[in-house]
Amino acid sequence: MNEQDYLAAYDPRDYPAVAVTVDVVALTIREGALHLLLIRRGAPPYEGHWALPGGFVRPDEDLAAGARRELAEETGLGGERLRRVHLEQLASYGDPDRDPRMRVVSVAHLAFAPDLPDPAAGTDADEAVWLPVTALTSRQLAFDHARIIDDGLERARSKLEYTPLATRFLEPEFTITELRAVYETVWGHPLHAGNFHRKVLSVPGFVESTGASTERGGARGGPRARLYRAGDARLLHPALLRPAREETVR
Amino acid sequence: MNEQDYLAAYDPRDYPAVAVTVDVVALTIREGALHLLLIRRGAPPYEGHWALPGGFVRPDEDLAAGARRELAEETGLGGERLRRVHLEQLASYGDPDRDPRMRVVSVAHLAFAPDLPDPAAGTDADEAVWLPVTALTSRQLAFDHARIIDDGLERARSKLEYTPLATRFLEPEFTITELRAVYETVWGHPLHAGNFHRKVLSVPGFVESTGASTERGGARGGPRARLYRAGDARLLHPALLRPAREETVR
DNA sequence: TGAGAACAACTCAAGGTGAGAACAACCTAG
DNA sequence: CTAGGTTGTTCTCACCTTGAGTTGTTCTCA
Repeated sequence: MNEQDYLAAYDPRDYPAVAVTVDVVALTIREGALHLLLIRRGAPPYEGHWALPGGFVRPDEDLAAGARRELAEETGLGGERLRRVHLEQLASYGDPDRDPRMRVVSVAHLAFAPDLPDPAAGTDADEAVWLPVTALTSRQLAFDHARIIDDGLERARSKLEYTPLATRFLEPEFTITELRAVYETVWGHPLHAGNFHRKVLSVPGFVESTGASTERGGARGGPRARLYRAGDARLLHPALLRPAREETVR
Repeated sequence: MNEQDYLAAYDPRDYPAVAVTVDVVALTIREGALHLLLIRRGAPPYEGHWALPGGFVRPDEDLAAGARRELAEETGLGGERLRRVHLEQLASYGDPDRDPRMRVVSVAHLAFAPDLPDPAAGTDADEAVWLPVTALTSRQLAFDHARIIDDGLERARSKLEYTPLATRFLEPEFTITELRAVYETVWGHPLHAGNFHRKVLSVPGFVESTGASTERGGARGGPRARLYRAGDARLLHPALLRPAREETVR
């Protein structure tokens, strides 16, 4: 039987129910470490575990809108600041037993945000917090969220290579050093400052100069850094490749 | 309200129904052109239009299994040949009005197959055929399938850059020239034969020599080509970048 | 048997990258 | 106020990869 036959004979009331949710892997950088927005579950299953923010898709919204709404609800964010958050679809997860209660297909999304105020606990009874990704073991996470987070992190690392999305972790104006710190944090190892500088300025459309400089030098000295804003490129050509991982044969 | 509240209060019978389907963008190369597996719809909506093979996810199967089942049903393929087809998740499509009948969230998949026999029209009443991708206008396609196909093609082009998946369009043993033809077909422009040869052999784990050669030279002459099989790399380092696209500013 | 085609190897110039050094602007400690 | 350390930015240089073209050999077809 194929789609059209199914649909022709379909009655929602007697078909096995499938729920569709959107979950969000929201990343930000705080104090030099990559953080992740998580919610502590207050009810079974997985009571007391951490879970990704998410919920049902509503009848009138598309998947991206649902994800943005969930993000807004959990961060208390709105308006211009919410609009500056990068949001993209990550992947869908639909193992039959990923949720013990019923069949749930989750469409996971990935978000990059600049450093945000702590989630307002006002709207929701949830405890929503930004946690360093290194502080998590998969045992503390609900459902298959550990796997979703792993996929999100790998996607984030890879996106920094060939898109200018690293700028989405920063304020609209930033220095090259701040941009380098984003790469170092997400990739997890230091980069050569001089080469990074040369590369960023040589890729067309990655950043554009504002003409201005920072008010002060660095906290421990050094000259004032020039300020840049994101350019109009959507893809980096040539890409900024991360150093070759160790050659593990699988 | 969040996920756990929703689920706690959830009764499948009174929640607005959402259907989850899997669709497959299956690509192969025939006669030097990229072909796509499509089904002609025999009933409204979009009667007479072309649609991707797909259907409902069954209660006991995960998303990838559903996609593979749909592919098997439409191609009449099974066993070893089916196992050699590369299948990966592409993206999910869930605009509220993408299907006029009801809310349908489709989890699209992408498949790379070697040249296969024509779909057996036996199992199904459908007319399932391989069509050249260039022969299609979006007007002839049902639902949002034109967009799904576009996304699939772009994903395929990009996957050839940094994975060895081009080999999945070929038989287990192939020549470098056949491999180059895959790249030229998917990317849509000719490559420098000498440089391609050098590059493929220099990337570790891309191909490995079988020691054998073809029985005959090319159809119009030339020496016998050496035969290779896919290596064990899952990622190409360094990648095989496609020539820079024209620098269009968006 | 000769012409044309295709595989495989080579050469060479141009450009990108990794590593290190130079230098000036700036902060803090004393 | 100054010395010493820190940081942003620019250079240099060796190395590697790439694009483009050439050469030599093997093969099919007419």
